[in-house]
Amino acid sequence: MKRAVDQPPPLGTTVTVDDENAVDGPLHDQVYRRLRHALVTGRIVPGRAVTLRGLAQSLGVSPMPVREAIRRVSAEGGLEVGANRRVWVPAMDGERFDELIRARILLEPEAAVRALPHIDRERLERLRDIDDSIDVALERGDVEAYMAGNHRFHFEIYAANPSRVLVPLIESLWLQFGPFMRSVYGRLGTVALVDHHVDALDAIIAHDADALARAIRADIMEGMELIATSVLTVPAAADLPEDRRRA
Amino acid sequence: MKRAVDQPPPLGTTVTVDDENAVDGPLHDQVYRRLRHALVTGRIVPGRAVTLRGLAQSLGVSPMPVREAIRRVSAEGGLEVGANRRVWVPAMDGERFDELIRARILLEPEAAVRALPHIDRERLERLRDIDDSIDVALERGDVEAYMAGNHRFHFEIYAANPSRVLVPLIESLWLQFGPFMRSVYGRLGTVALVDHHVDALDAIIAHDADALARAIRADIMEGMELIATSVLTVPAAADLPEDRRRA
DNA sequence: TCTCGGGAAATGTGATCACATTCTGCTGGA
DNA sequence: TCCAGCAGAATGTGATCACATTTCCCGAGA
Repeated sequence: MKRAVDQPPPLGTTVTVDDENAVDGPLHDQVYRRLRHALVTGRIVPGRAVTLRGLAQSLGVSPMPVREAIRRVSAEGGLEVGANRRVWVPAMDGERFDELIRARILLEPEAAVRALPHIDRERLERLRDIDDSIDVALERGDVEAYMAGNHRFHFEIYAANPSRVLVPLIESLWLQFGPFMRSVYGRLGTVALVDHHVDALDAIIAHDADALARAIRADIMEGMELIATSVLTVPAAADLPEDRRRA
Repeated sequence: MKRAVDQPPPLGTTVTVDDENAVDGPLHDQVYRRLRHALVTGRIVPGRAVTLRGLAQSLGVSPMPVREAIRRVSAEGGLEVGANRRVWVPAMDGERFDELIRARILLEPEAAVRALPHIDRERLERLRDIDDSIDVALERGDVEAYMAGNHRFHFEIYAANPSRVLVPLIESLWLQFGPFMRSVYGRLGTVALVDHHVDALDAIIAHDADALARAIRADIMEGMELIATSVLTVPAAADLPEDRRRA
């Protein structure tokens, strides 16, 4: 096995995206949610090919709803369709990572500040519960549970704002980050991860918009530095095979 | 006819989204591009319902590729699917407008600055041509041509950066703005529109990143003030019928 | 050991059909 | 004049099939 790291496995390999929740609504919606959750928690590695029939069989549904779910996720940047119309999880490179981080820093503090007045007591309680579950995940070294909790924490804040403008944009960014972050955590383990959400919680309780923006920003910067100090060599995007170009 | 402004017409009314270019690639891709162009140039009014079979018939294709195109556009925020799974062009309200403008101001100057080093002589020439066509459109009072040119101008800049992170985010914002701006221009005419792209062109020629960011920002702010000073009363989102809630 | 074909398998695309749900418009009654 | 109710039309969803293209796999040849 001489395959390089993060090189895609042979096509047609089954991809498991099982997810307990999300069992109502149209089938394509359920497939969409399960696929998205699998990406956000990094259950699918970058470069992995996703096929219609393969994913359909792995989920026990017909190819039809999978088609719509894949189209939807790829429109959000979570999957990439090639010139040969084949779909895979996009690979990460330095430039893309930098822009993703920049977009997160621009959008997420803004979204948090705009959501702040909408955060009521119950939501704050849920945020505390999520934060606790993150601590548990970190103690147990459960990377996947940590990533799921981290995602839920951030969007439990942003989604307090009923407007659906900033949230979908930020969701798109997380969708693109998930698989890569997982591969990073996989090399580092959870020991390097720290829970920085207490500052955000304090700012919410104090109704301090500036402090909340700073806490969110610090949380993002921290994750970025974790990458910078650990994975100095990011795979170059130049040496992709011809058929892996974007459509 | 007692229907209020921007109220959706009866379902099933055909929507024309003809577009000259874009005739290669998969059918669902062509439908996607034509649908998107129709939205960006404001050819479809907010509140207008979009049906599978209706759009398919109006484009002369089967409902299948339309289904994927609609799913893709709605994932980008250009269409909204209701709890009854029906699709329409989202209506605008004050909060949404504010967040869209804010996101544009955060993302577009950044995208322009990152694209600046990639703008070569040929692209600059294309930008000049586009700017000329905008002037022609303004003189002729052709709103649709103005909107198409304005879109092409901005993305001819942003897309110089080969990375596909910021551009899709900004595309999503324009997709949501298009129908609303058209209805605004429809009331004002093109006399209120000014071409502010010369500052951007000068900044590009001078390789001045700060000046470019300022020019883009000013262009966005200008459009916003045009709305603020003209359409003070934006339709309230509260009085939407039950079935028009987001899914 | 490596390279080049060639047949088989797998892929995405599009069309068509069936079905449950929802909307529309008319009719009846008060 | 208004409103409830019903029948018919229209809608989105999902399944299945056919087809062109691409990819994979294995063996022949150097």
